[in-house]
Amino acid sequence: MADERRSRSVTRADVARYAGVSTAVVSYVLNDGPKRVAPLTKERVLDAVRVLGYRPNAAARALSMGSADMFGLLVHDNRSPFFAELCHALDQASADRGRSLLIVNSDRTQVATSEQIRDLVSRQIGGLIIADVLTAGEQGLVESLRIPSVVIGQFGETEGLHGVGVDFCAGARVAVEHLIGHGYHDIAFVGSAARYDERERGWSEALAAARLPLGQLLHTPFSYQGGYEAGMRLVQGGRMPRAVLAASDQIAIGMLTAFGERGVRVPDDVAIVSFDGTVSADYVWPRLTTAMQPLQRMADAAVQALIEPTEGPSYQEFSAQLRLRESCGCPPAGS
Amino acid sequence: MADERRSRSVTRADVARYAGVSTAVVSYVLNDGPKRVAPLTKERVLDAVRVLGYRPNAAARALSMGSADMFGLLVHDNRSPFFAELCHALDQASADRGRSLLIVNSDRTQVATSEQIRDLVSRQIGGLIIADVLTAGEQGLVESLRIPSVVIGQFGETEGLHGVGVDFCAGARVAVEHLIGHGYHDIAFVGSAARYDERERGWSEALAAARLPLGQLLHTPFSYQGGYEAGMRLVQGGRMPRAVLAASDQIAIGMLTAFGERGVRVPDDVAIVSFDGTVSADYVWPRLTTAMQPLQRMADAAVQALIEPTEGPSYQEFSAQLRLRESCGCPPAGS
DNA sequence: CTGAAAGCGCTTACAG
DNA sequence: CTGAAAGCGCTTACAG
Repeated sequence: MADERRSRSVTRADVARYAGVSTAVVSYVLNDGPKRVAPLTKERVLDAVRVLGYRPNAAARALSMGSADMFGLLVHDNRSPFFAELCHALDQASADRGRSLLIVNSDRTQVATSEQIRDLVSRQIGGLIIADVLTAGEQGLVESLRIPSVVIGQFGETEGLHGVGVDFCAGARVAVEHLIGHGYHDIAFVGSAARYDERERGWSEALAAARLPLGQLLHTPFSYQGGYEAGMRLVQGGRMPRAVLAASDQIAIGMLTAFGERGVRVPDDVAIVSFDGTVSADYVWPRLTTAMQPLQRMADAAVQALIEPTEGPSYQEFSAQLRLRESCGCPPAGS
Repeated sequence: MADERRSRSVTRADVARYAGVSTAVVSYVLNDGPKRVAPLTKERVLDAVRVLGYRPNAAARALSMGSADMFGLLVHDNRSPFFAELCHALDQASADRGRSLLIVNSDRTQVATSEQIRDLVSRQIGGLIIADVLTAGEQGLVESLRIPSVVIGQFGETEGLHGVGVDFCAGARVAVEHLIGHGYHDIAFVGSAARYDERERGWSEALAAARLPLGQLLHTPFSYQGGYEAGMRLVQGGRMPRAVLAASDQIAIGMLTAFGERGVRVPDDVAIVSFDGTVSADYVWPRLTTAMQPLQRMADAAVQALIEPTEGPSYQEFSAQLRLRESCGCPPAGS
């Protein structure tokens, strides 16, 4: 088998010759259309493909079709746990549909994101997955490119673009209600300054519904360091809340580090619930109670949206599910 | 600007027409060769490119050249912290050289890794980056494909393939020597069962050199869960070592979770040093002392190896650097 | 149901 | 220094 591809690689012409048909027929068989092929001819072609170890040249196909079987994935930083898991789920979902993923981190300061988008498009991607916050200009660019695209894992609906996300508000509300159920009344929120982060609203709504006063509100970057600093601010401020809703597992883990360093005990001194449901939330001590995002289902929906684009922009919302562990004060369960 | 690409996209022919030259000249200018172009003509072409907002079609180029400006990255699971960081570094390194990264996770049980490799090759990748353990068959396949390839971040040299890695043995030795310096004599090793993991050898060599008895040896998977289980085995075995060298940050973090759950204090009851130097090692409590792998330099070297392949297979080894933090018993420093 | 042929947008030897 | 043209390996109207 390896012998055939040793020299020049096998092309459609070789297959056609071997099967005694034209290259068009080979295409019809391989693409299952657009023309029908007689069953016996089809068998001959398939045999030839097998014997010669033929693989279509994706570049030739992309040139001819005007689109490659690849998706571009724009992500701010694939290292943060949530986005790492999202990338994995998207790779899985794409591969399930025969597409490959071209991954691009947008946190490279040397290159403008719009340049990265244009580069992706010049590679003839069949769709763009945006797991990142876009500026208005970048968003306009994407729209003008008229390429199937979808925003995933961001704060909510992005006007003018397809989107897949979770109901942050409801997820946060359930999380805060759970904390209230534990008997905590002084509940803080630690999240980003983005005014469209619905988790903040869910937090305040839950408190209002329970006729509790609004707790402290801390804005900090979505990173371990952001969480660490918020934790330190809480400790040093002297006014420690009884519980905290963290907008991401990563923030919560950073807070845990700060609390550990300062001897603040979780959940005894302060309880924590976070958001995302990444694996890393399950491997800290205490384990984090967290609102899980159904990543694989979201990824599947995003890929589906690229493959079968609907007319206008749509937004698909999933709901987060609270996973109870020790950080909120719940008793240890089987992990 | 957006107007031009609204209908049919701009091609080389449009640029040539606008600049009043042949398409060949446009190519010569854009590719800086293989022929020289008069400075003034060059300016005209560049102007046309600018005005028309022209972007070369990468698929056409790939078809013509027989190779796309893309690398395939085969990784077992991009979610684990070390490999997530490696992916990021490789994306950076590839983009610096004008290449994109096609990422493929090999942990999909439905698809054979060899199929994934063939798929990558059919997409005309210009090189294959392997951040994964290959079976003999898969390795043979890669060699027979005669495509530039490099193995990165694995246990050591892979016969027959280019490689980039770190000196695990020396790194582990330094780590264990540090633990010995703290006065610990009963030092365990927790790592994989792979008999070619040199970290295990470094551990035993350091102990032997200090005339200390070999500590406990625990084999466990490279995952949070693997670390957790090893930690539990240690706690339940009743024979707790005074210190542990963990083969990865991820294993160490899993152990920390187990120790936290069972009330074992780190570093007071047991000290820990781990390997990798991922960001996550800096956001646990206590922070992990860890042997850092110079990921960005390794990634750059790997990409370089693909772009300018040397004759026979080569192996480039970097050295890990011990980063001192609290888990080994060192005093807190500025993070 | 099948084939001959044009076309996708590049690159590059070849001839001026 | 520049141009006309063949070729890369596919897809798919078009004609039988």
